[in-house]
Amino acid sequence: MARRSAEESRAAAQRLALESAGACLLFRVRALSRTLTGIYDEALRPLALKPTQMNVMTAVAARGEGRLSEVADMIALEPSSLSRIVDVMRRNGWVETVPDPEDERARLVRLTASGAALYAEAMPRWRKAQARARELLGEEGAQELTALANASLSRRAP
Amino acid sequence: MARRSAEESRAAAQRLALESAGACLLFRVRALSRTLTGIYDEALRPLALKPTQMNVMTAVAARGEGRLSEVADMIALEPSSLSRIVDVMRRNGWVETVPDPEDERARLVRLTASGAALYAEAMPRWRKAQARARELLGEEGAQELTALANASLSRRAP
DNA sequence: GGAAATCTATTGCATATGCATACAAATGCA
DNA sequence: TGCATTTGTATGCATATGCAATAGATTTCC
Repeated sequence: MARRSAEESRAAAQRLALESAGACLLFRVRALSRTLTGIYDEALRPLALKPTQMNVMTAVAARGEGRLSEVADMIALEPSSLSRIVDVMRRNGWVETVPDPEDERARLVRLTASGAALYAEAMPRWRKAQARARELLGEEGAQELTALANASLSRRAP
Repeated sequence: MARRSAEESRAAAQRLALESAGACLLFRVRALSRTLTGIYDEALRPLALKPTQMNVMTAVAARGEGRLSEVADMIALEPSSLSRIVDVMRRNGWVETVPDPEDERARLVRLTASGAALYAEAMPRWRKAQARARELLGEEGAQELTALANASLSRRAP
């Protein structure tokens, strides 16, 4: 079989690409994620709070005081990712971690007073962003997205 | 007004958090995005090809030869992000960039022969991942997601 | 024709994430 | 009891992204 020229290879790739372009579900969900991230990020920017950090704060605040691994489970994030996100939040003085008296390996994380205050300040902004996102997706779209994510989230733990 | 103790602040934050936990659309779409990313990433891992790179390859392959800014528009990515993604792909020998003869500022990007070959090899794997993703979301869910992302993508350019 | 605005790409800075590894602590089982 | 396994975190390594600022080229508009 003769070696293909670069032009021939590219032409073949182009046929494949045209067939699949725009169909990729991952591409779509990522584009959507970037768009929504921009909406929330813009709303939270005056507080220097990132969307991810807001999500972590919500989980930590709702939990009251919990292990890192518990929080990671709540938000379906890898422990290694959460570990570093919490690092930043700790540097910012928004959360503090203390050793878990029941397990020397574990650390409990909770909001500091300053973190709780920031969270209270962030909520109205989050609500605005949420409203904008809902407007972009449409009421039905928002519900569909929620349902889709639920399916994905509940599929954890075999 | 008396200063709140950290406990009081946390309790207030907890009330706010419980009210909103699980409702955040951004959190949902991100969790979904991470899940799908994992599916495609696993399928492409034997080729050392990342999902994002696959998306870029598809756009570049479909375009044939185009400016970075055109490709960035196609996939709704910031030029600065694309610039670095293309860097990596160039280092890997999958794409090459040449100056645009019609505009000294611009650079044209295209697949190399090696990149086109890799792309051809990646497509069956992509199809498998796509099938798994479709299975996870359900046929309807996949269509809804596509529609949602379309709304987000088409909202570009005022 | 030339200054000002615009466009194209890149880089600095900061986060976000995942996988593989490393380690320490806790648990289970022989 | 003692060792193997599991579990909870943290780190190394690599990529992914966005915003702001920059450099250079082009276009626009006096």
